[in-house]
Amino acid sequence: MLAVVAQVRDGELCVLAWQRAREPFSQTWALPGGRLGAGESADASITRHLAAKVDVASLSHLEQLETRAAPDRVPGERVLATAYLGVVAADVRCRLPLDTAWQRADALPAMAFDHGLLVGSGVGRLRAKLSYTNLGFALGPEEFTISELRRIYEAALGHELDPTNLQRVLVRRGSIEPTGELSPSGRTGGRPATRYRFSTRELTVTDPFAALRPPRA
Amino acid sequence: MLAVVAQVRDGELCVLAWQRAREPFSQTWALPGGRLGAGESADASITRHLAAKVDVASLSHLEQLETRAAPDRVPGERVLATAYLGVVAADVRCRLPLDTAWQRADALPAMAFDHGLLVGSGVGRLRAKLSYTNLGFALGPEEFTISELRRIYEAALGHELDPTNLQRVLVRRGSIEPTGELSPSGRTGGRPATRYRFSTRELTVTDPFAALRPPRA
DNA sequence: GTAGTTTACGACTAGTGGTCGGAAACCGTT
DNA sequence: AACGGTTTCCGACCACTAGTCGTAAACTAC
Repeated sequence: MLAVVAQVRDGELCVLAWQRAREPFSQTWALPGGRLGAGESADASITRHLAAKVDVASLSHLEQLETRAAPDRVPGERVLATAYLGVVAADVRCRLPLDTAWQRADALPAMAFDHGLLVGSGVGRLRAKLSYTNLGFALGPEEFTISELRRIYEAALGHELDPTNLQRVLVRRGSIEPTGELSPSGRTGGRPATRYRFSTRELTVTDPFAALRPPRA
Repeated sequence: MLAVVAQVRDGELCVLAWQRAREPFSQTWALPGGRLGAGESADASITRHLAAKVDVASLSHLEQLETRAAPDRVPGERVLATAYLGVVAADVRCRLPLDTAWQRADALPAMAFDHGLLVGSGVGRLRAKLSYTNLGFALGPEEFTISELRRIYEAALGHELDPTNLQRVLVRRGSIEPTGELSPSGRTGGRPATRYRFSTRELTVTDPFAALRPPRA
């Protein structure tokens, strides 16, 4: 049981990892996780192991990613790994153990075992779901302005976005809605931004995979 | 290790299953599969177990689906299940063991364990990927007319499709291309249909999740 | 007030999917 | 050979969505 826990921090997409002190892969970085306990479901197990690293209540989303079972993924021993993808909102500051740190997803240090591959598929899943679901609610704070949300999306997706289009697309899909309040303009001046929130914090598919729908009949 | 193997047969989406002779769940239907062998990768294991039921060469696609680990999913024993999704082309007729049969996905018999749930997520994955990838190549024969492909897609998706739109969408995405030959018109008459093939039999994402692309810059 | 900054929003363009109808190409019958 | 019936092909049109740009609005600092 392993987890790729992602958070946008200071405009960078980061992943939670801890530094191994013992062989094998001493000094390299590993994903949080541990063994499945007897009588424990997969979800309960990954939640329990994550609680050792972060406050589990701060996880705004958790879903299963993939299972890796290559015989040699752990030297000398047969270990299956079922990986999860976790997401922490950008405004949460977690207390971390000393051996644990956030690592930039696009500049990973040397990773233990096949954990680098798992980070890759976790980041891929996150980016894909940002595009066709309302998963953004898990990355962003409760309330936000379009500019703030845009910076979070840009960090997570790894490329720039047009604010007009982002706002229009998310509103049209019903993902976000204005709270009715305005954000106080910062010290730099400028028109105050309207504050938005995600309409729901349940994961839903918002892009109906355009092509090949049934005819209206 | 379990597999949801899907095939369109006679205009119906079907799934491979075998009937249990022993308790628990005697007489109910189960997915093909078996235990992971020592020193065996997950892919190798599912391939080996499927070989006992069908000719593995006839599988045109195989991908991992999900892992279920609920403690009570198998009574009296702790068994993890990593499920795969397999696809067999519509024109392949497999030899099956006596206890094994194709079951209609939309009219499943009583299923053992949590296998009914697994079929559900396998069918869901298949339908989603038909819409945004070129996965159709795995369901259809090497060459086909648009009408034939449409019947296969309709059976797999569970709803009707417009032939014009199907042809245009798949051609525009580069998924299919005409072979240059015509299909002899059947005994009913009618204009001969142009034959198509899938341009590639590698799984690729063809719908770029329209929204939130990077600006052209 | 003026300059500077940031956000909001309308307008235009391009691309994609849904739908329809007519033309094309074939069969069988007369 | 001409005709109706059938099937496929394909252009035309509409609707909707996303990408882009320019301008107006609303604020701060001087």
